[in-house]
Amino acid sequence: VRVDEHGTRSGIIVETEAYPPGDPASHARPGPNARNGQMFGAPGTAYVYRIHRSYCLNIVTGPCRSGQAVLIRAIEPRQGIDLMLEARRRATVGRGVVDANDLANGPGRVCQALSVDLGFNGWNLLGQTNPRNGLYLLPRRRRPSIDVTTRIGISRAREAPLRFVLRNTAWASR
DNA sequence: ATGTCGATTCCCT
DNA sequence: GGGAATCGACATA
Repeated sequence: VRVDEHGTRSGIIVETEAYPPGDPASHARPGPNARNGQMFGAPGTAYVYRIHRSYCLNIVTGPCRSGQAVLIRAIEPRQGIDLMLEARRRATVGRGVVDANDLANGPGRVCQALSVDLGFNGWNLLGQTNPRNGLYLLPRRRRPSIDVTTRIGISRAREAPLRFVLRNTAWASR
């Protein structure tokens, strides 16, 4: 859930990738440093990094100092779809039109749609919700069926089955 | 100070 | 399916 002065945007996480301790593909691989420091924080902390023009949002899964996180690769938009479309258009100005079906199907697009940038690096996603400016998680009601595949866009440990996609969702990345 | 690379996206063929 | 965009972190000098 994302709340700011414009309103509330929310969605259901439908696609993730895990970057567990010891994973050669993980940013935590070299140990704590200025870039990946938040990965070694408490579970529920946001780890946000920049890749080319995009940002990617991860959730630390803890425990503290273990250096592991889950990348949010796609969400199914629920609330504030108009705001997401606006934010996506703002983020891609001068580079074509934003397809309403490509709202948040990709880790960079998730951050565009929810206006997540480096300012949320280290944010406590389990903390008190600030009604003016917030980003937080809510629990699922039921455990869904999930398909497991290999991860996308990495060069190391490509064969590891660590990508998780909600079964039959139409909102995952391609 | 300089060079390289990337957990991506978008446009073009 | 290929290449450019674009910038911060990190490694090297």
